Amino acid sequence: MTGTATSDTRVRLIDAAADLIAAAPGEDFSLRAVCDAVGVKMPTLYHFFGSKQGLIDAVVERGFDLYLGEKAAMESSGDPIQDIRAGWDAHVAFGLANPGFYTLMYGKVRPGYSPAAQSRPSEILLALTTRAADQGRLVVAPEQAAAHVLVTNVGVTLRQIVLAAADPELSAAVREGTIAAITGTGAQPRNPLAAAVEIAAAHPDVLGRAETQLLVEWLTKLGEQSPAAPTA
Amino acid sequence: MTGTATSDTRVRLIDAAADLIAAAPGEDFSLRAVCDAVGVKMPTLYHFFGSKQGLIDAVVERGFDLYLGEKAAMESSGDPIQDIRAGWDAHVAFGLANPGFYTLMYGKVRPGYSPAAQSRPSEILLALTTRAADQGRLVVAPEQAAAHVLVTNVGVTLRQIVLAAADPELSAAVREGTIAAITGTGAQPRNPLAAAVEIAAAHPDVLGRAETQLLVEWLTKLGEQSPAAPTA
DNA sequence: TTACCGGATGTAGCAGTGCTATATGAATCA
DNA sequence: TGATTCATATAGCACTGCTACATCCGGTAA
Repeated sequence: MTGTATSDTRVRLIDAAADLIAAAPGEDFSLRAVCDAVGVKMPTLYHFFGSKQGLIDAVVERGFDLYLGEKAAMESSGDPIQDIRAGWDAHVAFGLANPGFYTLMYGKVRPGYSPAAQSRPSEILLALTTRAADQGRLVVAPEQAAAHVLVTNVGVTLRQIVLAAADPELSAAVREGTIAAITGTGAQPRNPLAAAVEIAAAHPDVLGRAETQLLVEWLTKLGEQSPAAPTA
Repeated sequence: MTGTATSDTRVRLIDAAADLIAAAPGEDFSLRAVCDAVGVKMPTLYHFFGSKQGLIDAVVERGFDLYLGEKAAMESSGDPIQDIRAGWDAHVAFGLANPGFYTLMYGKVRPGYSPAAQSRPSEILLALTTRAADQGRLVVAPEQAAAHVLVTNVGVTLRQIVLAAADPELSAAVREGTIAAITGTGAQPRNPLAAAVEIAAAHPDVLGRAETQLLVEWLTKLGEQSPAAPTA
């Protein structure tokens, strides 16, 4: 508790574990290897963390500290949507730079449990979407918008980690697609016939399936043969 | 090779492993537990699969077989975008129904490696985006569109698995956001349905008088009852 | 028939794992 | 000083993935 030299061993154990995890992200690691790296025996580790999961939790906590530290260093642009963009990119960058930490923080897929510390950045995101909603710039509830952003942001980050290759183009595309979805600001205005096709296809229950299919067929034919509506 | 009763043990081992994995998705499982369930000793398992990873690979392969089996049972609507929607929902449904299989298929985050069988459904998706692109309905390359859909689809599925709760609203929101992003059909400054009505009415010769009239009727109904029809 | 051979399975045991009961040194405090 | 508490070590348990070796059993060839 006092943070004197006694807790130094604890910190060194966490660091050693983080190093081992970073050396093989997603893989398992040995507690004995951690202890050897620190020059200590297993009961010492168990004295501090109680279990392997306890050590992992401590590493995860440290990961979120690191992540939030970077996040805190960013200054707000004043525009919540712009801040969401910056937060998105920071999230992806952190994941690619620290795949060991990131896979523990967001990459463990065990039904029913996710690290409690996930709520910390999630609340920051929710604050941003709430501000955006207050400014009337969202077409969905701030909670839904935050969930939407989180899901796609994590998804695109994990994908880049498993592919072992940064894909800024994909990240940007998904980011803008997500922002467009929650703000309702689509891309450029485009062929209204094509847009009508999408609307009809998105709601096949309104007209019925057969009618919708025929409608789509007609609209497509209209788009091909009508000089007023060139297909882009 | 002959597929006689000899290979029955192999299949039963895979089934037993799949059951154990399904019982604790994302968790590790013991080879001895698999052997006990089948009533066989470890060397038998190693005779067939060579290693634990070999068994896991076989289970993953079986998972993709199952998934593609369900996918093959779906009939195409004729509209590639609509097929992408159906494929999206099928993907999420499979993941939620088979979290054990799914976490092995798409939930393992190890940099540099992902199951080779992932390419099978990916190619189906790419075929759909390619068809959509041929119809001039995409604003990005088919490969990028497929990557975008895959990333968000997997992301939203994994999220629902870790939350241990289906969230059809979130899935639909991300799905439509993704489709809007690749088709370029976001919210329009002007109602595209109304614009489509004008175009159709201006070219009654393309479809014929009766069809055009019916088309206009449908588009109007769609505009009245579709909640996604942009109003602002 | 007899001998053989290869695939399938069992016995026994390796090294390594997470974890723990117990003990010892050192520091703190009454 | 004596007592208590924290940090660390020794030793070992139960379990893991994995494997060298031996055994059975069915088909094939002489």
